[in-house]
Amino acid sequence: MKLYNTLTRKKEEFFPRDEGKVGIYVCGPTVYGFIHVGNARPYVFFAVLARYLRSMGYDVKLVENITDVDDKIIERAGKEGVAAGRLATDYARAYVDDTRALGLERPDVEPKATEHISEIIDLCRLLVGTGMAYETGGSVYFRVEKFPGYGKLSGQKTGQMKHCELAREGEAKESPLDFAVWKAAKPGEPSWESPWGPGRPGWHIECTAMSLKYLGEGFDIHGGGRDLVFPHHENEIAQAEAVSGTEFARGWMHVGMITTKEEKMSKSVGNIFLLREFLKRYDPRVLILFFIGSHYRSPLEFSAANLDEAASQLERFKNCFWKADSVLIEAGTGAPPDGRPLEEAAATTAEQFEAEMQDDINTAGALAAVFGLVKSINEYTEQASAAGGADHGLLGRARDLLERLLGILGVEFNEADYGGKALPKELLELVEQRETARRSKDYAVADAARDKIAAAGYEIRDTPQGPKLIKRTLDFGS
RNA sequence: GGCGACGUGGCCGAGUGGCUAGGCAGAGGUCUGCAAAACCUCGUACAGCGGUUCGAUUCCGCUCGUCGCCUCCA
Repeated sequence: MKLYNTLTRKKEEFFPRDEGKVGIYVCGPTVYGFIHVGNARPYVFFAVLARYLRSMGYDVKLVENITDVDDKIIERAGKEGVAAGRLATDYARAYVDDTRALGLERPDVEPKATEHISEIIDLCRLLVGTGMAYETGGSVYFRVEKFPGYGKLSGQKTGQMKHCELAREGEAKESPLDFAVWKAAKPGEPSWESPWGPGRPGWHIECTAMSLKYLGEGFDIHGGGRDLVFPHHENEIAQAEAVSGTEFARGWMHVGMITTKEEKMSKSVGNIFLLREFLKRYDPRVLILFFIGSHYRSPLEFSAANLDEAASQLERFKNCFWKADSVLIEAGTGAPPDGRPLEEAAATTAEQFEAEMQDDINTAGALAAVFGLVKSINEYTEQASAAGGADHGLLGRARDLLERLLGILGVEFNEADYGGKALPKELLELVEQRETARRSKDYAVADAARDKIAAAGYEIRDTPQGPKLIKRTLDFGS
């Protein structure tokens, strides 16, 4: 399998540090507000990556942190007049609720910065001990220019950094490039005791400390949004490697930005769409399909038209499963259609899906492969329905393959999506009424029955085997 | 100013030195009382200009345009 490594700027053959095991660390949110759909992209992508690696047989450990102490949190808490700790706890819970609603499994570990203060202080102490960091005024700063590899991830050169020119006020740093690993607390701010007095972790250090704690040095994949490359990930590398002298993470994967009106979605721009608002209106799988429809490194435009397209795709999958399962439920006495095209399509799809995923997790290509299988299943069920007979084993295998591949992509289906077997009796009675009316060509009555069925959330579809019911659209609107 | 990415048919979006991506939308057809779904048919697209090549959308250069990072940001 090939994965693009930000560090080397090329696709590289992936092999794990430890045979059969993969350790992944993803930078999660700083919890000072509700997360928006842009924040959800890395969450979804790395869940899909983990699913795929597991399907390959790897034992995957996915660690995604929650940064619950930070300047932003303190600032926001100050504005709202609540305690910073309380604010962080509330938004951390909201983050878990919102991401849980996506329907994907949780990361294996979700460490919080505030629960790893002693590890963080240890790391700071080591940095000071080696001379890579220094204390001043109760804060500890990293000496950027002393670290030879600085800039290797982002391609930034210290001499050419724009903010070289910007000296910040109130910071007694040796160099404007230096960044805080430990910040002295001002009165009223959350703080912990440390060798340098009461303070809190700087941004970056918590991720270094927690990734090393849970995955160890030289772990396999470190990821996050593209915008974290500099300075966040660059600084994480500096902190870790300044202490250990060995490679911090072997591979770096960065997910492209979600844009609205061609501009990056971010809290500072103010063009955000909250994940929880999205989920009030759409099925979570619409968002997942929207994400996986393009390559993870590409920027992606968040728009109603693009979401509607994803919703249509979800419908297409739903219809395919419904139809296949309808055929599978029936005994059928007719001769089954020629199964060879479906058999071939299943083999081709599995192969193409693998090839696309092996190539830097090309989910868009993998999705195209899946649609090929949908088409073949539809053709088969179409013919089977007309012939009144089917090879249940073959169709079942094809259907299960579809379910499995979509599952790897994070899109799961079950019969509840289209109504299941146990339909309410009133609905079946309405169907009967409509059939009776149709037979006597009383179409006004028939259509009235259909409207009632529609009002109950079901749609009627006439087939050679008679009328069937399917649960209506999965998305909630737009 | 520095670093990087990208510009594909009506739209979204993969990909490749010569061979159908796929989806959505649209047109026609099959089926249906009408629908819905599904199936069949239909679109010779690769920003522009040069170059390399038997041949480039795919490689190289330039131009134009868009975006990201260099400051908090997934």
